[in-house]
Amino acid sequence: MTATANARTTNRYEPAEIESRWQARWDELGMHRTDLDDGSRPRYYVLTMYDYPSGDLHIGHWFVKVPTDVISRHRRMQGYNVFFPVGFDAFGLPAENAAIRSGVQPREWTLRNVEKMRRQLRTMGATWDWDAEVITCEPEYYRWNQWFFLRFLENDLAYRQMAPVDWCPNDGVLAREQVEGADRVCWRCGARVTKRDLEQWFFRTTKYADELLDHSSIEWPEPIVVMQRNWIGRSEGAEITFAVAPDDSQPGGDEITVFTTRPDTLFGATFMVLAPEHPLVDRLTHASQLQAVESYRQEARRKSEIDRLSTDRDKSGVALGAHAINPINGERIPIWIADYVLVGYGTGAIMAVPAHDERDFEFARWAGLPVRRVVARRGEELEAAMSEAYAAHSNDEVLVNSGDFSGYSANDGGRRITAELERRGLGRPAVTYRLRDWLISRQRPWGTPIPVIYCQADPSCGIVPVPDEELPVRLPDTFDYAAGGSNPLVHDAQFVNAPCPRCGGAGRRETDTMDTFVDSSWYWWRYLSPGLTSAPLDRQRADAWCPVDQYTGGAEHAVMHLLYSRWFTKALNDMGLVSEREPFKRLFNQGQILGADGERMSKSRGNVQDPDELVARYGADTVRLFLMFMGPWDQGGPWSDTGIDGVHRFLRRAWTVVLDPHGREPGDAEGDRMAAGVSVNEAADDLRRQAHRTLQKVTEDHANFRWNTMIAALMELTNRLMRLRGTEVAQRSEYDEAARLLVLMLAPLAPHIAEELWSRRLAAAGEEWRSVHSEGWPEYRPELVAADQMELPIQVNGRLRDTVSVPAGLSEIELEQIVLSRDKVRAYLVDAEVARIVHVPGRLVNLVTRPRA
RNA sequence: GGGCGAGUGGUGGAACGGUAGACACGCCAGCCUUAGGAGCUGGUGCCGCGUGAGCGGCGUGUCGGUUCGAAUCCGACCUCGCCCACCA
Repeated sequence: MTATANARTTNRYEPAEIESRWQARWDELGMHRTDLDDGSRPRYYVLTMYDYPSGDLHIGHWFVKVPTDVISRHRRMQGYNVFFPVGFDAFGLPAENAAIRSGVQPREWTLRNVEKMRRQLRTMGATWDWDAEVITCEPEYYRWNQWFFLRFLENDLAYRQMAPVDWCPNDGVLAREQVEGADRVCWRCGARVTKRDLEQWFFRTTKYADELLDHSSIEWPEPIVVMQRNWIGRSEGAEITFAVAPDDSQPGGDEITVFTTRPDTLFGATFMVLAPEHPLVDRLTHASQLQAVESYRQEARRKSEIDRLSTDRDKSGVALGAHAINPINGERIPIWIADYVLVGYGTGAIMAVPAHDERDFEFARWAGLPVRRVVARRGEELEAAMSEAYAAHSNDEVLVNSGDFSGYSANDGGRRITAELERRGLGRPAVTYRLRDWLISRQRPWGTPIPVIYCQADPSCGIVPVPDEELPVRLPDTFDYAAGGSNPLVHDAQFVNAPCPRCGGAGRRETDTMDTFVDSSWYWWRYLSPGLTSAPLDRQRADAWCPVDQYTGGAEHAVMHLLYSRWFTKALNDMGLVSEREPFKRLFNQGQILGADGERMSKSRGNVQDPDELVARYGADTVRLFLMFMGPWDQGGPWSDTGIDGVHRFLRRAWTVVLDPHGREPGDAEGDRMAAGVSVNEAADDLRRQAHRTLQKVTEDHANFRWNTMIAALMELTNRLMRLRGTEVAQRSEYDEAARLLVLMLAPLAPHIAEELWSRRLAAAGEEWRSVHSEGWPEYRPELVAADQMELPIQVNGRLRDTVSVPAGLSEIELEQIVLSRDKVRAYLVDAEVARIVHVPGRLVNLVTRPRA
């Protein structure tokens, strides 16, 4: 059977028939299998964020994937060896929710959905290499999560620590970035989040904080770079050590270190504030304040973040009754605790400078503490009482009330104060980050088991890593959710009981599993060798293909997946496992398609648009094209299928002008006649020019992912061909060339119809079949793009007044003569004279006039 | 409160500082059809004048500025969206 033999069964455009036929044919030929070891062509790795197999693939999925497929197809035509894999992010909560609701085990539910999504994804006609597929919930995959964990443990990049964590009543422990909004709610279920103390596993993301701030070697959208920068939140300043003064409750001498970005204001520190959870609070609290302090701490502990942050922002706190010594001037200042100081940031303690910090000012006003101004503009009146903190920063500020440092500029004074403290061993320049280490522990069964065993027999064994050769630590086949709690693994004796690898005595397995963002932090390497059993990745292939050339996906992953992946890459690089330090060279964030109601698409809202219906009605090519034609790729917006008919019509017209150039519509009496006054030669020349211009435009738009204008240009070309159909021009080679280029340009966008049109053209010409998708991308001829005649707009004082057709390449003087001889122009020169003529070559002429003297 | 982005016809959207509204949807008219949710051709920013070819005015959230010329650059403001939010 040849493809062409049964291609000519009909002359009508029937997408369903064409699409299934060509998809089968491409599969049969293995056209999208990438030879990863082929080094004869330049390589190009195209990656789109893999999906969670929720089972409800919607039009939003297509909105990312279709253009990514177009990129892959276009690169192939350009001669690249393209790798475009697909996989599933298969661990995670929805599977557990389904299990609890319906009794279907997470694994079964997930794999069933994977199967369904594979089917749906195949209708798109994308060039995925399904041989490279990765499913993260399979032991062959998560085994390597465990392997990486053990390497991190060896390299001090993983550690266990008691930590206050965000706790969701439904989902257990959450990462900081999984807590959303001012209400502090769970990103998954929307429940209010509270704090709890638990022993947790962390990855040391902060080790690479500085390098993660450097995006100079990658081309990422600026908003993502900014978000990551803010998330990492580097602040420069100083650490300053205050000594505690002795009193009748304690001997003094304890040191309290604070972090400040404003060491210049040290003379203005009139009190100190510790976070309620600060470890020194117990030791320092004066006997008379014990009760007040204890009740404040309990209250702060009980209060959820929402109460602390948004209900009322009024300051609250309690004095410890102890005092500290300001290291710069020996002054005794009171020590307070207050919940506006966070235990997790900086040192969990601050020096309060109410005159120059809004929060401190508010607190001082509430507590009746003194405010002392130490920074002022040169010559500014200082006596007036302050009504708000003066936190501004400008160049003409000087220190005041600051002893020997008075008179120095704020910046210079700050440096001098820090230097003086450093000399005395009481301070030093310091940098602090908002970024915290990555909390990976999850109290859930449907994730990668953390491969450690707690030895019960011999306390000296402690936490024992599972040896590499015992990996993977497998999940049980079924979970018993009836056992209670969020994590059935805890009650699964077969899973939990394991001998200590060190002493052989009784031991308990860790029952926490890893955050699913661990899975997604390295999956692109696995695609290159999904079946490899000796290592997580094939180093040679990774070196050949990575970093990923083009990554596409949603901006919602700006500070999670996209940051963790960068961290993983740097960590693996330092451990000698990969050669690159950044995972994704170029990133593009497409916009998000919302439901017709303007809300995020979700099953529960009932606003999910299923692509299957549209594909059944219009065909995949129309749906592909429509998604790209709607608007700029980075924009998104509420879903509406208004306009899809126009795109479908376009494909039908393309079909007609390519396959039936000499036909004509019965309703068009003039159809076979040329427009008045245009010769066949001129029309043919114009057509050729337009075809090459379109090719130029389309080629440029590919470089910028500007699908909508690309398609508009193809529509214009098609409309032109339609007008010339049935005329003498349709018999000319120019028409044939334009039609041929149209099919080639259509190929990446609407692959099925392009393949069909191509095969019919080849058959008609008696040529042997070859796929349009293995043709080279055509190149436009610059000499054919230039016009020899142009419509020149004429402006008078910047307003359009006339246009005139002129030969291209006239000199300014020649143009001037033509312009000034125009009747319409002369009408404007009755009461005015020309002051100046602005020539914009190839664009327009603008006459600037002034009233006649 | 802070950061980022966006405001253009009835609709989706075009427009290196240079003819605003490409290309579509929708609508109107004509044609072709037994029929059509099919197809072809033409028209369509708003207002005014003209029988007509056409002519004029107004127009890119608001107000200013820069420029021969601004949807585009700058400043202030309004509205919407996203991100962050007591981060010292």
